Amino acid sequence: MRFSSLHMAKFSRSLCSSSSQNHWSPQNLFKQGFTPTLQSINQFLYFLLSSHRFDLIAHFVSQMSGNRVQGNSQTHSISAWALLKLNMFEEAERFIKTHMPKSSTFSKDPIWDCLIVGFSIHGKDPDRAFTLLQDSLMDYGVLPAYSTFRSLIHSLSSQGKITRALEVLELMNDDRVNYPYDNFVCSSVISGFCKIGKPELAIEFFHNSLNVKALKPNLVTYTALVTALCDLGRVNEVSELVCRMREEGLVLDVVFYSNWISGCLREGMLKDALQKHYDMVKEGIMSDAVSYTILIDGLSKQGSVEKTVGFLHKMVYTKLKPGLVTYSAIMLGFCRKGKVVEAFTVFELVKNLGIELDEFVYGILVDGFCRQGNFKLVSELLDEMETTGIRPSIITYNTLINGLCNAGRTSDADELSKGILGDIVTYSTLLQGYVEEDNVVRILDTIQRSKDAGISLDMMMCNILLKAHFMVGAIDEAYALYKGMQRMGLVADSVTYCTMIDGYFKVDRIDEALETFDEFRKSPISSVACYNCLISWLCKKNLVEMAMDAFLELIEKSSTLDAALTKNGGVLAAYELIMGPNDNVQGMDVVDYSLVVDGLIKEGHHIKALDICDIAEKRMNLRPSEVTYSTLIDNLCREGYLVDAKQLVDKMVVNGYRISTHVYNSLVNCYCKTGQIGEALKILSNMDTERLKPDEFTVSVVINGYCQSGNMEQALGFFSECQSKGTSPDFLGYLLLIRGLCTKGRMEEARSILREMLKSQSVLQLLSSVDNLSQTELVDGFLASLCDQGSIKEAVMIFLEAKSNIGDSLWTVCTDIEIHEDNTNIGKHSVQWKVHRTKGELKNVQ
DNA sequence: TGTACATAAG
Repeated sequence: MRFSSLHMAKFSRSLCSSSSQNHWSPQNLFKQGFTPTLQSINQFLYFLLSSHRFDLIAHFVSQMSGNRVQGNSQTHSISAWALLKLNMFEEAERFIKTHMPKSSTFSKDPIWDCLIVGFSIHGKDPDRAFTLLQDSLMDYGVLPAYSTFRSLIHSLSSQGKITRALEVLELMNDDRVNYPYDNFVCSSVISGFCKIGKPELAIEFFHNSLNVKALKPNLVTYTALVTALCDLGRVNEVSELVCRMREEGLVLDVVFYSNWISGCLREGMLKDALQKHYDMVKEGIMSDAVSYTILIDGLSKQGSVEKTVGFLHKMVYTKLKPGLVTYSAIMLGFCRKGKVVEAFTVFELVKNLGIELDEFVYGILVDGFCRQGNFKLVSELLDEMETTGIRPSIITYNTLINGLCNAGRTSDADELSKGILGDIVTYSTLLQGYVEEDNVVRILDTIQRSKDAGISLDMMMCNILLKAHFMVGAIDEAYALYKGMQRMGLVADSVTYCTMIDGYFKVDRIDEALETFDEFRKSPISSVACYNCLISWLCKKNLVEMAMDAFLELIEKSSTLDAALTKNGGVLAAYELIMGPNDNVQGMDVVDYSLVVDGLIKEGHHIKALDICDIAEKRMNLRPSEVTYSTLIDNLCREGYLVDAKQLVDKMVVNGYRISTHVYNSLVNCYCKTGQIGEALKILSNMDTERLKPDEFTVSVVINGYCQSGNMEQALGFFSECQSKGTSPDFLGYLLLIRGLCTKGRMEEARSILREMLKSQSVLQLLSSVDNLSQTELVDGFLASLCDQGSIKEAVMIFLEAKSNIGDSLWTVCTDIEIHEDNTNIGKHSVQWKVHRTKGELKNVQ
């Protein structure tokens, strides 16, 4: 008999609703007098296939074979498809291999494509997929589709299985296959190389693609290339690349920019990163959640978590959802600043949002609480992980081990490590812990343990081992390891050299130390730390002349001495040298002195900086530059050394320098802050006689002085006096005045000052450039000092009234203000603010 | 269609 389609539909309906599947098993069909032909069975199976009842097909087919009903190739094909659709890849493979004929003629068969892609993507087993690809080509005469090759290369690359991916490429190149090579493949492989930490190979691969395969790279390939460049710290080369891309007519997108920005951030180039972000926005490219997360992560790591919350607001405002990664980055930022309570608040917020947690989040908190020595909470977190079913990996264990070591509990960490399978980080951390503790026995023990565990050394481990060897007095072993590094393909870095030099000096083997230093000089590594290590030891050993030589060489070598001096105590070494008993510092000129002075100022050694100025003048008759003087005066004022600052101003006059407004401002500011407005006004009249006009800053600090002492009348008077002379306060000056009026309840006047402010060119410029994020630091500075002075809710309220002409920029400012005020209440506030913002009910914000 | 974001050790 033949199934009519009506019959079929009825039959099928009963299948779906029937309580017992046995009604339609072949057994029952036979019992009920059905003797379906193979053709009708196939038709039925095909019907099931097209109505997506794959489970029924599988069941039916197994019943068929149970009843010895043989299918034909069509039956098999349908069965195989059903298994594939059910993601039963193993079964599908077996089925296909037993039922499909082998052949040597090349033809296409989508079922193989589906199987291969199934394993490589859904089954997450691209290795198996690769084997199948080979089988299909070699044994079954099936040529999988181009897209199958590509998707296999992609999943192999994304798992870092580059060798395999390249094998697939080879196959694509095979005469019988001869598929083209394109950007899809190229970008995947480049990113694969980066994933396994071989960006240099990624770049080589890229150039090969261009030269050998004549590939014309597109945006995605270039984006992958940028990752490789940034991984190598070569972010500076990206601009040039971008020029080339633009010449080729390519238009950048958010992913490209994100990559670039991420590279800048990793190199510590915060300003550049923010500038790129601004450029991107200006080009009309919308930020997405990932690009914001990259910025947030970068800011967090630079120690500016507070600013990240501004970006969070911005994300929410632009309807982007911060994800777990975003919040993790913020938590990390708080933890790094020791603000674990804030980090924990964010953690709770994430939980409340119903976001599923992962090991990362816990790892960050574990690290944070370890650093606080709060191991009770750490253990609670670990318990929580267990109950949530998140298994700690070696990374979390290492975090904990590191935490214990840093807390001086290395032996506890050691115990913990014995219960897990340690990796290279585990052992280097433990070793480092024992080195810190000077524990020779345990150092030797740990070295042995890591050897037994078959840990192969990397550079970090070597550096720690070197230190450990020196510590236990195994100098020759240290030397042997140092020499052996090259054989292991490990290149000594600055830490290696410092460790060797330091170690040799400690045991008084000065010749060897100098020899190592010589090797360092011949190496391509430039490290100020090594110089400083040597210099400070030479000083300690009373080899001052040699130290001076080294110091002069350092100055000569460093293109930017000031960068050189500010790191690793170099500036203090310079100070000691200059102030030392010998006066053989002829090599230094006025620029060098200024750099040392600036370095000392930057590190907060103001009095030492003064010393250097003095000695330079006395010994060499060298005078600091005007900039050096000004900076020093400014910093002395900031630190409250008003007398020294004034003396220095006098000295400037004696030395024939004209005193600039900037220098006067430093003094005025200092007087105002310490409540000596009378003195400040004297400076003002001084300025007047010298025909120096007060600037925005001058006006602002004087207003601040009056406000602080509650003298609103005089503040207002001074304000209008300056206004009439054509000088307005700056942004902060206005805000301080407004705030002062608000706290006195003089809202009407506050509002009129606000209206004045919104007419001020410089304020408008500042506000409109808030989106230009390199400016936010400036605004942040204002806001931070504002908030230092107490509640500013009133100012914020008035601000919000003025929404119309500033728009989004204002929004950013306001949220920033809020953040500065209270950054622990992120969740609660942001929701409130958002609601008011969207309803346009800005006036009602409480 | 591929490309971008988070935890540990010197």
